[in-house]
Order: sequence, then structure tokens, then C-alpha cells
Amino acid sequence: MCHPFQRVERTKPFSTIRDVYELLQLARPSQYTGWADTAARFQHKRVKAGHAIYRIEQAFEALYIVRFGFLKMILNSVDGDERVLSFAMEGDFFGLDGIYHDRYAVDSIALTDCELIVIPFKQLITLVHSNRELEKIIYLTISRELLRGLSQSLLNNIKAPTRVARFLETQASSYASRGYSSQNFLLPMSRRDIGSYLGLSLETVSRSLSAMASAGVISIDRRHIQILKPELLH
Amino acid sequence: MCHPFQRVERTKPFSTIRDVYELLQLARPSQYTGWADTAARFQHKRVKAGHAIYRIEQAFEALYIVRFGFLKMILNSVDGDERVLSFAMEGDFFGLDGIYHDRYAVDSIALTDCELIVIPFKQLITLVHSNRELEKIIYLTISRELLRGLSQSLLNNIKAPTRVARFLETQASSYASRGYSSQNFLLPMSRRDIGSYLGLSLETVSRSLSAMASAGVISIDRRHIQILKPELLH
DNA sequence: CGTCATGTTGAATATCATCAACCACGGTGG
DNA sequence: CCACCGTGGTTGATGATATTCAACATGACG
Repeated sequence: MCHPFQRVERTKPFSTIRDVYELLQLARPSQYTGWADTAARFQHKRVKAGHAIYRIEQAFEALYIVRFGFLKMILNSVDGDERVLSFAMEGDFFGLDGIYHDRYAVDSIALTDCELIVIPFKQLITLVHSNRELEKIIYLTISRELLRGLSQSLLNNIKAPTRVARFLETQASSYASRGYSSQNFLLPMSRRDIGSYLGLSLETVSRSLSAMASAGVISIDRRHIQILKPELLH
Repeated sequence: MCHPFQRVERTKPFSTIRDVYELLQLARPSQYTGWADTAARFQHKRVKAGHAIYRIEQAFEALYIVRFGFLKMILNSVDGDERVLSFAMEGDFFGLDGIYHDRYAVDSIALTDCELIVIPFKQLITLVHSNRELEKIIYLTISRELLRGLSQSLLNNIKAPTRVARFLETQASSYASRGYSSQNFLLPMSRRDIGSYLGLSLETVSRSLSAMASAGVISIDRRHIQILKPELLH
């Protein structure tokens, strides 16, 4: 199962810091000098759809950057149902949840086949000590996650159809910022996952999407979304 | 207006790093050596109830630690109503929202008279460079904020009375970890604020509290809460 | 071709928000 | 001192909205 709009990726077994910078989209690598001699190379890791990268309570070792593929971060409650906390796609950072307790705080599950860059935390900290720019980028990345959490909690007490529309907008802009089409994309997660993420039942998500489709704002073919009138989405 | 259970605080105009450590409750200062000669001293700042410490879009200069008093972080929407994103009390850190854009992302409002320790971010970073322990503490503090965001988003799609009960539990344990009574405390914020924070209307909050009171689990006198049966709260 | 997982749609129900009346308290000014 | 008013809080009635239960459709996969 492959994303139809997936860029063709070279699949080298390692990424350099330059690659990491580029993926994080925080800076053009050309802005920084002296990288060629950096010995740091980060292993790649492939994960099949449905498998976990890490599980809750597992010892915290590394952060991950998504090279391609899609993931979800979930928390399983005692009565078996899971809550989706966030999704991750190409260029996204995850694993920060592990820092505080030295154990991961969530499960990270691959929604599709994925390739990840593994960044051992200790190694990262060591690199930070010799590189002020990298330090800055770490702070920026972490605080971006903080803001993402804040903006998500704003979805509370907004009506369901609006919430779903916002979700589509967010997805669209994620694709746009990565060079893919923002009008025509795939939702790699199930309706149930979307509902869990938004705090809605899967039926409500389905209904909201159907309503938008019959209003001519979007067109749906299973998980394939086409946004016909972006201005009306808001 | 003063918290009846407020510890008597010396009100020196400055705090040292040792004080900061102690307040953050991340480590006993005795674990660390070589602090006496640290020149860093952080100014205190007093704010009256109802006033803002910083406003959204204001240039990011400093982080703050609450020495005493209570605050709320809010976001005003276009149509005038405000959303409460978090509360802060003694020992809490805030201002991290400003890192990413170099401008604060929320308004911080004093709920009661407050005293804050002002920690200029640049100065903090400089200190971090000469102190690995402090670096670790920064990462821990930031990632604790991340986890707090995660656990808050779990409140979504849980029923209103449960949500209010959870809120009380959280408040109780906050007081407990600071050495105050966890059975007998004051909610410094209005019902409206609680509702906004939990994504409920103020009436629903009031009803939930009343229900718990008439069930004999808690007793309410305006903003003064007494928890009679902690085990039933869950 | 059957089976399973996923998604859609309908009807009934529960939950929460809204509107509104009312109470308690604190402060103000006569 | 007391009448007045405003804010914050409680409680009730009503209606909107989302959940739940259920039936059915569709595509994927062996």
C-alpha cells in the first residue's frame, strides 16, 4: 500500500545532519557551513504498516524523523479503546514524549510502511554541545510541538463539522508545505482514527465528510480527498 | 485577596539558581555543587490580580516561574470569548509558548496577586552552556509541558462530570505536591474559566460540582473545595 | 465467490449548551 | 446603616447536537 503521490525516495541506509535539517524544514542546509566534516550519520529504520516503532513504557533511546510514510501516536485506555493523540508524516519529528520519564509515554504505530531516521538522544545532545545552530533548532522543534498541542486543544467546544473541516485544512497545508498537492490528497488514517483524534465518533466524521461532499465543497473516494472549494472549507 | 493556605513567603527581590531548582521541584539543590559562586540572580516581578504578565504577539524575552499566586493562559477568539489553555500556580513554569515565533503565543493573566521570577531566555541559554545539569533540567521541564498537553487532550470525549472530577483531582495533587492540603483547597478561578479550560459551559461545571456535593463526595463553599471521599472522585 | 474490515446512512436516545430566573455576596453611595 | 447594583454562582426548562445501535454497502484479499 503506497501513497499515490509519494515522491520517489532514494533509500540510502543513512542520513547526514544536512538531510535532517532539510527534512525538518527549519532551515536551508546551505545556510550552515562546516557540515561536510560532521561525522554524524543516522541510521534508517523501516517499519511495516500496522507495526509499532515504540511502545509506551519502553526505554527512551531515540527520537525519530519520518523520511516517508505515516504514523499515529496513540494511548490505549484500560477498557481497550485507543485515543489518537497525533499523526506524523514526512519530515515530522516524534519521540519527544520519552524525554521526561526516560520512557516513552505513548505508542507509535505505523499507518503505512515507513522509513524513519533514528536519532539517538544522547548523540544528539553531544552534537548540540558543539553546535549552537543545532541547539537553536532543537528548541524550535520542541516548542513547535508545544504550540501544536495548544492549537489542538482549541478544537474543543467547536462544532463537529467545523472540526472535521479544520482537520482537512490542516492536512492540506501539511501536504502543501511538503510540496504535494493540497487539493488532492489521501487521508492515510481510518475514520475511527480521525474521530478519536478529534474527539468525535467515527459516524460523526463520516457524516460531516458526506455533508461537505453533498455541498460540493469536497469530493470523497474512500480515503482520497479532493478539495473543490477551499474557500468554503473555513 | 489572599489564599488562606498560602505559605508565608519571604519576598526577597531576587532568586538564585538554587531557588529556581527548588521551586521547579525537579531536583534537590543539595544534589548539585558549585552553585554558590554562580552569579546568576533573577529579578522578581509582582503583578496584581487581573493584570497581564504578557500579551499575545508581544516580543519573547523571558520565561517565568511562579513564586506565589495563580495565573491562567488564555487565547481570545475573534468574537470576544476567551479560551483557557492552562493554569499556573506556585512552582510552575510558563512563557515557553514564546520560543517558537519569538513572540508569545497566548495571553498570561494573573488570577490573584502574583510574584514571579523573571528568567531572561538568553541568559538561561548562556547558563546552560556552562552547566550540563541545568541543560538536563531545561529539557525535562519542557518535555513535562509536552506531556501535560497530551494528558489534557485525553479529556476529550469523556463525560462532563468525569471531566470535572478529574480536574479536581489534578488540582488536589498539585496542592499536595507543593505541601498544601489536598483535601481542602481553593479554586482560584471562576466557573467560567474552569468550563473554558475543560471545554464545558459554566453551567455544566456548576451542575457537576453540585451533583458531587449532593452525593457527599465533596463539599463546596463558593470557591472553597473540601474533598470528603477522594476514592469516590475517580 | 465468500469473508472481513471499513465506511455510509438512518432512527432513537443521551448529553450538553442555551436561555432564563433567581440567589448570595461585596461594594458603593446616599 | 441600609437600599441599590453588579458579579458570580446555582438551578430549571428546552432544544440542538452528537452518540449509540443497527442495517447495509463496498472494496480488499484470499
